[in-house]
Amino acid sequence: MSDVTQPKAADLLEWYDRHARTLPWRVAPSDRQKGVWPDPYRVWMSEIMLQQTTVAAVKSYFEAFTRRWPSVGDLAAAKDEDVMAAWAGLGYYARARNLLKCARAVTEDYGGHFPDDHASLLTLPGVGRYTAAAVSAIAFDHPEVVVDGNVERVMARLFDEHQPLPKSKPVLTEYAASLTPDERPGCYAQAVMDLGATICTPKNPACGLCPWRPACRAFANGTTTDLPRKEPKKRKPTRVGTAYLARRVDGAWLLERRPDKGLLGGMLGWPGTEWTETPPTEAEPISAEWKTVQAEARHTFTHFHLRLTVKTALVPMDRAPERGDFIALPDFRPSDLPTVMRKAFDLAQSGSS
DNA sequence: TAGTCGTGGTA
DNA sequence: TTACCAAGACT
Repeated sequence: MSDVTQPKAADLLEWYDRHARTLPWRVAPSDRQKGVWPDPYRVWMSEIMLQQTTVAAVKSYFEAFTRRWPSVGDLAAAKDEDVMAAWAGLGYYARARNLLKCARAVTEDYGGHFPDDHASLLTLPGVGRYTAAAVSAIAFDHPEVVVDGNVERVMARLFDEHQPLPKSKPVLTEYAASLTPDERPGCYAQAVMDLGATICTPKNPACGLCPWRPACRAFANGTTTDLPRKEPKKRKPTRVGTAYLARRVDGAWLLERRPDKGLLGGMLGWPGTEWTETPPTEAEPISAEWKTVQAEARHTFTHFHLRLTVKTALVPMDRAPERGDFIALPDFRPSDLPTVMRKAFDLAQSGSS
């Protein structure tokens, strides 16, 4: 057991002032110290998008959303289907449904101004403990204890905590609380997360560049890459299903809005069978001469693999579907579909040319 | 509490 | 190919 120094928030803030990443939703630390503050709407939007999602994936969506809906009032007035289409491809679609609910709650219950305290933020749809703390700290500079996956990893290593997640979350939160400063808590919150994202990474951490290396017990003990420990994950089962892609002779596509709850809730998709581990019963949405595309669409969700059979048909104008609605070609953009549905579309295009 | 809920990058 | 992982929330 080697000697370590005491970790100080000031050491991390000094590092952050020199190395803070430039991000579309971030106000640079130098500007914050000049009194420039971020728009809480943009901070909230970024935090929702960043839930379980990488910065690289979020950037273009954040730009598109804030350009199209510059204020929370603009977003509150948006049509549900426009927001869902704009979110397509980003995943975890409950976030998009809650994004709208939250924008409307802030507009109607708070006069279009986000509340600044943790308790009020926590009541908003889609805002949990982490996001409430992050918005309160980053947008309003309140000294909240912000604990995300990055902070958990940094704390586990800094204090050489070997109890596996999620059981260790309370003690890791205590460590995080013990370090959270009263000065510049907003910058500090972003600094710990930046440290986790760029230095104290899950694999191959750059300990040589870490401002907290002298204080890091895992580094001193050589256990860095073993931490944080996690409970083993269950293997994903494979499910199978069929998607039916019907094209009318005028070019319109037969699509169906999925129910709000459940997988891909609220999103547009192809009518199809259930997705089950044993082959499901056929569910043709319209009477037609169906042809099976040779290859299948493969996609992996959070808790299962999917092998999707794609069937296509060309149907005449006068035939009514049993499920779904025909969407005219000018109104159909494959980019409005969740990725698995877009994969099925791409396969049909290449497989039936 | 443990399961549900996406996607793309990476080793 | 496979598994892991990313600024979690909800039930």
